[in-house]
Amino acid sequence: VARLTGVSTATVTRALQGHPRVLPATRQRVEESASKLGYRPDRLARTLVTGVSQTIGLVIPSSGDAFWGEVVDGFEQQAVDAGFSLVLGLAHGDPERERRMLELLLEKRVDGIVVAAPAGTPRDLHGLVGTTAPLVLVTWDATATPEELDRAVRDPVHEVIASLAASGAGGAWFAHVTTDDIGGSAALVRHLIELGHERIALLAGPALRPAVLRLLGYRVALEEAGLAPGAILTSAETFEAGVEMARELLSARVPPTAIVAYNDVVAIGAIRGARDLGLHVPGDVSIVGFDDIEFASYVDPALTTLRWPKREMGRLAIELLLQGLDGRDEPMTEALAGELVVRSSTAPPPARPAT
Amino acid sequence: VARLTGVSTATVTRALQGHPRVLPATRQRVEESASKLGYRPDRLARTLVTGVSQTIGLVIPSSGDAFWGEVVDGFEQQAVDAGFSLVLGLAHGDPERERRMLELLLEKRVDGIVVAAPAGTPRDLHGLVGTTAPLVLVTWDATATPEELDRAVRDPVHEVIASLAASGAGGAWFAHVTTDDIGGSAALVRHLIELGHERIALLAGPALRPAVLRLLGYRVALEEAGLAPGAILTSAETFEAGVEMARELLSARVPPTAIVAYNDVVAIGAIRGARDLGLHVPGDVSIVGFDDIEFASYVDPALTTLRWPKREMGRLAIELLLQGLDGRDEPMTEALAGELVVRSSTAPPPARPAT
DNA sequence: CTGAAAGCGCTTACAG
DNA sequence: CTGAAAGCGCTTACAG
Repeated sequence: VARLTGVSTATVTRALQGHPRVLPATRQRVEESASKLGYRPDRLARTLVTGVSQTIGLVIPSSGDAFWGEVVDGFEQQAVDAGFSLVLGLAHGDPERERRMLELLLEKRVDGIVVAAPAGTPRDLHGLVGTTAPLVLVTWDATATPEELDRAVRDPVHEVIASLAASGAGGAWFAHVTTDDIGGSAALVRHLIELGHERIALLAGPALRPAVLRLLGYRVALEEAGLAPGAILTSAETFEAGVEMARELLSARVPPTAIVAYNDVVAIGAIRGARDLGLHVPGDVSIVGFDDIEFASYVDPALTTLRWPKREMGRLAIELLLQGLDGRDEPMTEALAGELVVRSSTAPPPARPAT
Repeated sequence: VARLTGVSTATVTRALQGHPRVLPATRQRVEESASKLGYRPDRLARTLVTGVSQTIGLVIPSSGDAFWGEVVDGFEQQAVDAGFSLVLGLAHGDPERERRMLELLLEKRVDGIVVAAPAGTPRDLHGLVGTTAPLVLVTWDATATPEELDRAVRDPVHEVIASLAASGAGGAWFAHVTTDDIGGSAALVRHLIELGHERIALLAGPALRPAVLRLLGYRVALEEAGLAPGAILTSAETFEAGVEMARELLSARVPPTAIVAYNDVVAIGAIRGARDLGLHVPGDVSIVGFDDIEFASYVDPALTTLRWPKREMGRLAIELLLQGLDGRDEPMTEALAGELVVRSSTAPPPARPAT
């Protein structure tokens, strides 16, 4: 390559890498011929000898998703700033597919891996990646068993929380960034209580860990205020599920005056469900979600929701990964706080109909 | 590595690659020791000698975007099916950043590159990638000059289209997948005409190539029906722009009865703008968009729109790239047709107020 | 069918 | 400051 221009390959390397001990003159010449030849160093060859690829493997559930899309912006930003590339895989919720992706990433010698909302269990992931590369998990959707859900509904809140804390996230093998679901959920419910609501229902979403935590936060806020839990429904986390569950909830003999939906998409569905019944939001019923995806402010009424710092989550995950690459190896979990965003889907409950 | 288990590295390679001439017995032994050692072949080393990395570079404008998010699903699907990985870069509309990403991808020896809605000009991209790797462009947002826009508004439609076709996409150097903007736009307008609309306005979006094409399609359908163009507004492609432009349009002395928005997000903004004015959609004014992003069906009223085959666009782009890798090198452009999706934001125009 | 050897394009001690 | 040499982990003719 550029060797045909005077010196040895070793000198070329040193000149281009900005090694201190090269004569400015020779560096000059090397640079000239390099650009003349349109020389592009082969980073793979470099990786082979240095052992670092400056590449991070990223596996997420899906790319069409409003929530993860924004988190990915954070991943990319931070990775690029640190000089890393991202190789992307979509798991589509399939543990098998996820496993293959991870295997492939490892064979491609990525320096580290971050997986968002893993389909597999932490134990599986750890078994796969082991100590080959630092691994950080962003959000962990562990399946909640019927018993766990049941406990979360019935047992004293503080006990359930204590036992969750004691059992850990199920893996002390890697860094973990999540959201403070308990705190966020409680903030949302407190907002409704301040507005005067007393019958607050919960569309709990799928039987996964975040749903359990949000359920716990809901109970915490209700207990604080001395209120009883309202109806609690579990289901898929889709727009359609929101529509149906809202209809069901609002057709009850004594319907709730407020609904906490599992996320914004479900909440938007719930608004539609309420409308289908001829109800007005927020006049007849207040509805809130979680996430603050872009469209939460575009719907009518604009959604009151709990915003997670999505880009920050992405950034932090990469930062923890880089720390892992620097040798830091105490596992840690960071639970990021959400922010209550009050818009137009919440209002005081309707005045009691005069009996 | 696994050499410590009997044979030579060459044999290991052959055994693991499924080379025909290895004794089943030795293959057996090799596989055993490989799995015992948890051996993972180093694909970088392999790439260094074979020259193929089974990796495709992908650069898109942003990942939080509802439209590109879905297209990426198509990219990934097809790439993984063909055994390729994707390395992802976000350009954020910055030509400089895009250039650096491409440079980096090339240094990482990707086999090919696809760039969606490039920030740089085709000429720049070609200059950068040259013949190093096959390049496919998905959608090309070339800037339209004021003169071009002006021509598209005033000159005979067929002339403008002919001259656009003659000038080509500006680059015959690569494969190119786009949308049939003229046809799609005409289909949308015909739908409105069939409903009985005669005053149809256009929120043309930013002064880019797709906007010009959609404007042309709009004129085509209007001419067919012998109708005159309505108000045409150019602006950013955001929700807020939609709100404002709809207000402006609908506050006119003789407001339009239908609005064709640049895309779904703008259309959703326009619905909001109409509501702000106390107007009912679609009772007082029909509104349509382009894209059919997920939320188009979640808003109220659900949006009538022109759906682009987003996943198919992604799939096709990768397919063309793979053909390029197989030596096929005639450049080509594929314009995918959209599909009219009629939902609830369109209806016949309001009855003429009795004078 | 299998091994020895060379080589992919870089980097890094080790000598000068 | 610079060059010769070895080596990163694989693959691929070339001999047996």
